[in-house]
Amino acid sequence: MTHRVRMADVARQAGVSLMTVSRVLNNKDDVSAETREHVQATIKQLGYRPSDVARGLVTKRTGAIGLVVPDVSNPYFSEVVRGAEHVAYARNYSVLLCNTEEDTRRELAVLQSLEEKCVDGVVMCSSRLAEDELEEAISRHPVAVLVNRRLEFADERGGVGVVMLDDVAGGQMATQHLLNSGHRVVGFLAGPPTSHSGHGRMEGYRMAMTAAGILPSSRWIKHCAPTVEGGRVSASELLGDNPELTALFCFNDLVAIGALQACIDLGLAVPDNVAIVGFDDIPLAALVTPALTTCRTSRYELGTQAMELLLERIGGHAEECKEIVLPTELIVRNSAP
Amino acid sequence: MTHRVRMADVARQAGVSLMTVSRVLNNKDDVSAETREHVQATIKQLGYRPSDVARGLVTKRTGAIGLVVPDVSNPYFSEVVRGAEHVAYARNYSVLLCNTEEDTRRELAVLQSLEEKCVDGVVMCSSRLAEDELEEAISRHPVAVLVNRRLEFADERGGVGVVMLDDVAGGQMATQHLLNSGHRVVGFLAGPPTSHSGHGRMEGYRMAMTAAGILPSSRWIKHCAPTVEGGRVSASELLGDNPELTALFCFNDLVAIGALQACIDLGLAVPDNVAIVGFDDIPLAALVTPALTTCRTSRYELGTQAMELLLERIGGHAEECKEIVLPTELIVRNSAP
DNA sequence: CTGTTAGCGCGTTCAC
DNA sequence: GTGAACGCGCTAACAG
Repeated sequence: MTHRVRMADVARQAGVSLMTVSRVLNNKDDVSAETREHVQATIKQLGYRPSDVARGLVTKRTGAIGLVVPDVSNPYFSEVVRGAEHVAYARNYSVLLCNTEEDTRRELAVLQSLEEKCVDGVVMCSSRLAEDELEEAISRHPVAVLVNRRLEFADERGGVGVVMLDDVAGGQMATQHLLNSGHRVVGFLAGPPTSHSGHGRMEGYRMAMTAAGILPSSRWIKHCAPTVEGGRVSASELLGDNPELTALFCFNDLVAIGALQACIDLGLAVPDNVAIVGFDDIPLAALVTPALTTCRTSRYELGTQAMELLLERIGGHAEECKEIVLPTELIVRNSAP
Repeated sequence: MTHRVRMADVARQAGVSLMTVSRVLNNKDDVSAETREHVQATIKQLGYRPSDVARGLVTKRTGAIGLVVPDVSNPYFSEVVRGAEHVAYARNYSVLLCNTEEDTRRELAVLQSLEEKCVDGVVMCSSRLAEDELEEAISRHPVAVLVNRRLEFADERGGVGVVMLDDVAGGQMATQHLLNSGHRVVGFLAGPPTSHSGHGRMEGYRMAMTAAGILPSSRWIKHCAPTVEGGRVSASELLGDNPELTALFCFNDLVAIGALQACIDLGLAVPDNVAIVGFDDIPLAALVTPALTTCRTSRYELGTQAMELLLERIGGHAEECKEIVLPTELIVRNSAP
C-alpha cells in the first residue's frame, strides 16, 4: 500500500485546481465539457476514489444508514435487511448492520456507536428498550424509522417515522379462522413479553375471542422465546396443563413449528387433535408437515418501506406520512384447514 | 437538531484544552486523575460523542469493515454474517453490509463503494469475479479475507487471507455415503457454474465416483440456481432425462429440497426410488419430509474465523496463517439413510 | 467557467 | 501534566 490517491494528485496531473476536480466529481454544471472529460480521464487513469470520510467531515453527511436488528440469521429479519439494503443501494447509501441479540444494553450500545459513525439515519427493528430510553437514544440521530414499534411520545422534530405490520388485524384474522372451524378453546403462544408485535397479536386474539363470546383464560396464554425450541417447550407445557385446548395460535412460524414438534412428542395429531396457526409465512412454513396455516407478512416490504421512509425524511419531506401500516394475509394450509 | 457537541465544547466547559479532552478519550496516561475525572464528567454531562469521521480523517482508520455477501436472506450467508458481526462488535468494529445478488457488476460496485467509505478491510463472501478483476479490486483495500475462494495469484502484500470449507472432502464424503448404500448411478446438481464451492464439491464427487470405478457421465451433472426453485426445475429435467439415476447429490440443501419436490411431482419415492443428499445442514434440512441427509458446514464459524483473520491482519500479524480450512460433517437422515 | 481562501472535528507533532 | 500549532482530504463560500 503506497499512498492513497488524493484529489490533489488528480488536480496536479490534470493541470487544474482542486475545485475543478471537485466540481467534476459532484456533477456541478459550471465546468466546460472539455475540462470535464480531461479530468475524468485523469481520475480513471490514476484510479482515484474520493474519500467519503473527508467529504463527510465537511458535508455532514456520510451516506451511511444504521440498520439495527435483533438477529440477522432470523429469517424474518434477514428479509427485512435484504429489502432495506436493496433500497439503500439503489439510492447510493450504505448500510451499517448491527445485531442486538435481543439485548437492550446492546441496543443502546449500537445506537451510540452509530452516532459516532455519524450515520445519516437509523432504521430500528429491535427496540425492546423502555420508551424514555429509546426516545433519548434515537433523538440523538438526525432521523429514524422504527419498525414494528410505535412511539407514544410526541416527536416534535417530526424525525421519527414508523413502519408496522398490522399485528392486531393479523392476530384477529388468525384467531377468527380457528373459531370459524369450530374451535372454542384456543391457546396463544405469545412470544417474548417485551415484543410489541406480540402485544398487537395478543390484542387481536383477545378481540376475536371476546367477539365470539369467549373470555380467554390467562392459563391459555403463555410467553415463549421466539424460536423453534421456545415453541416446543412452551407448547408442551401449555398443552400438558390444559388438555381442553384444541387449537393454538402462535407468535410466529418458528414457534408454531416448535408447537408441531411438541404435538408429535405428546402423540397429538395436527390438525385433528390440535389445530395450529403461525405468523409470518417464512419459507419453512410451506415445507414442514403438516404445512402451516399462517398469517403472511411481507417482511421484504417492511424493509424497503422503512428505508424509503427514512431516505424521504433525510431528503426533508417530513410532512408526508409518518406511519405506514402493512397488511397481513391469511394463508390456509393443512395445520389448520 | 441544534448543534452536535464537539470536543471544543467539552474543553471550554471543562476549562481545559482540546488536547486534554482528546487524551482522556483515548486513554493516554499522562493526564492527572483529577483532570481526567472532571473531563469525563463533562463529557457525560454534555452527552458528547467523538466523531469517527473526523477521527478517521487523521488516523486513517474508520473502524468499519466491509462484508460482502450474495444475499443476506440466504440462510447460509445470514449465518456467516451473524458470525462476522459478532466478532466485529466484540472488537469494536462496525460492519458495512453489501448484497451483490450474485451480480459481478455489483461486486465491483460495492467494492468500490467500500473503498470510498475507507473501510479498514473487507470480508468477501461473494466473488464470482474473474481472477484478475478480483485481484485488482481487492488489492485496493488495506486487507481482505476471501471466504470460500482461493486466489491463484501470489499476494505480495500478504494482505489477503482465505477461509474455506473443505468442499472437496465434503463432496467426496456425501458421494461416498451414497455409494456405500449401493448406489452406482449418482447424479450431481452442481449449483451455479461460477460457484467455487460448486467446483470443489464436484471434484469431491468425481473423486469418489472414480475411486469406486464409475466414470460419471456428464449427463448426470447439471448446473442450477442455488435455490429451491432452481433445484426443483433442474432435478425434474435431470431425472426425466436419466431414469437410471437412483441418487442425487445436491449443491446445497435448498437445491436438495427442490429435488425433493421434483420427486413428489414425478411420483418418485425418497429415498426408495431416489436417494438425496444435500449440503450445509440449514435448519430447514431437519424439518422437511423426509429429513435431509446432508453435509453440515459451520457457517457461523466461517463468519467468525473470517472476521478474526481479517482483524488479525489489520493488527499487522500477516505472517501468521493465511488460509483456514473448515471441516464438514456428514449428517445422516432419512433422505439417504 | 475557473481558482483561492477557509474551515469541517479531531489527533499528532512539538513546546511549555 | 498540559497547551498551541498544524494538517488529514475535501467542499462552501467567495473572487476573478
